[in-house]
Order: sequence, then C-alpha cells, then structure tokens
Amino acid sequence: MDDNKVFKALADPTRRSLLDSLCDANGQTLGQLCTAMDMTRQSVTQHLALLEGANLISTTRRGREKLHFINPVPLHDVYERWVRKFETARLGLLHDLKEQLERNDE
Amino acid sequence: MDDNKVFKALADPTRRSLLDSLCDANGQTLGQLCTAMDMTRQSVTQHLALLEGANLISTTRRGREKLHFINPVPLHDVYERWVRKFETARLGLLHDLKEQLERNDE
DNA sequence: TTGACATGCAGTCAAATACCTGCATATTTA
DNA sequence: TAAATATGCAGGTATTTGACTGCATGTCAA
Repeated sequence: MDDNKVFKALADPTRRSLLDSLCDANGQTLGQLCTAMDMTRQSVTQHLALLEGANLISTTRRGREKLHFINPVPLHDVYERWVRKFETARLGLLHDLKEQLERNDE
Repeated sequence: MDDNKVFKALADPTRRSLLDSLCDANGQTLGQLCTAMDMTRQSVTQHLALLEGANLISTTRRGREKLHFINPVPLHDVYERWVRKFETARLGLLHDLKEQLERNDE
C-alpha cells in the first residue's frame, strides 16, 4: 500500500464526501455519485480515479455503467501503521509538554 | 476542530515526517527538526505552521528557541469521527461487493 | 439500426502548493 | 557591547491541483 496516495486522496473534501456517499449507499454508478456533487461529471471522474489509485474504492462495470465500491482496508492500515503510534504515546507526550511549559516559566 | 486542516496537513510526506520526528523526540527546536529535513529552514517553518494551524503540534518559546510538541488529539478525533465509520461497515461492504460482482457475471 | 444514455479521454486554465532567496529581529554569550 | 545563534517575515517561482469544455466511445432499447 502507498501511504502517500491514501493521505493525498483523503486530503480533498470532495473525495471524502464521495467516500461518505459510498458509505451510505455502496455500489453507486458514476452518474449517481455525480448528482450529489455540485460539479461536472468529468471532475468527479478525476476524483474517483484518485480514490481508486489509492485503493480506497474499487470499480466494476455492469453494461454501460460503472459501479463504485468502497474499500476500507487502506484506511484501516493507515490507522494501524501510522495514527495508532501517536495514540499510544498520548499521555507521555502531554506529560512532556506540561513539564516543558513549567521549565519555561522558571 | 477543522477536519479539513488536519487532512491537508497530513497530506504532505514532509509534514508526516516531522510528526514522526516529534514522536521520537518531543519538544524539539526548529533547528533540531531542520537537521533531518533535507530542505531550508524557511520551508520547514512553513510546514510546521501548517501543522500548528491544524492543531497537530503546539509550540512554546524558551529564550530564542521555539520548542515543538506533538498533539495527538486531532488525530484521535479524526479517527473517531471519520475513519471508524468505514471500519465498522467493513464486512457488510465487502459482502456487497461480492454480491455485486456475482450479479455482474450473470 | 438509430437515438438516447453512461462513461472515457484530451486539453485548458486559474488557484494552491512547496520550494527557494534575502533580509529583519530577538536572544545568548564572549 | 558586539558577534554568534535561533528564529521570523516578505516576496518570487515552478509544479501540482482541481475545476472546466469539447469530443469520442461504448451500451441499451425502441
């Protein structure tokens, strides 16, 4: 998995909104996703391509339609491999900060 | 908290690297953070400003030095309010995908 | 088969981004 | 106080990004 692609894909509110929409109703077509997205179909397509590149969605065709499915695995991986690291260090870091601020007051 | 600022701040590998560095050694000065970052001090400053704007780090001054401390709270909030939603839906969505692909094969 | 529908692809363009240089300010120390 | 050190601030610029238009391709249905 490419961490950077996932983070970049999540950086845009439009793309997060698309993921939200798919979370509500998985397997939507491009056209369906467009109706909620105040922009042209072509722009939405570009965003979806980025999400697909980050493996956050996968697609399949049914006739002339393209169906979009959310893939939560990269999100989970990012959390496990990156976010959690900072979670666990939480208390210690806050303690460090407190100590540092007090030293600063001397 | 501003979700968008957090996501945008995390989108850049340099900034994630800075957070990593602070996770290893919290409370580093700007100069210390720069030594590991193959770029000018001014560029690092800009990245740090973005991280601070997203509340991912907080700073304090000690004399002429500026100390940087990581703040894991926004990361935790983003996880709780955004990522977890997709986590919990995981099995159902994969099931949907399987079903959809099978329907496509008919 | 032809018209309507769903999507794909190429190119344009303005705004945002991420670097940089140059200079200013504040603090420590000899 | 003067020099060295640490950081702040103001632009400049090349690249990336995110939107658009226009046209092409593929599929369904009458």
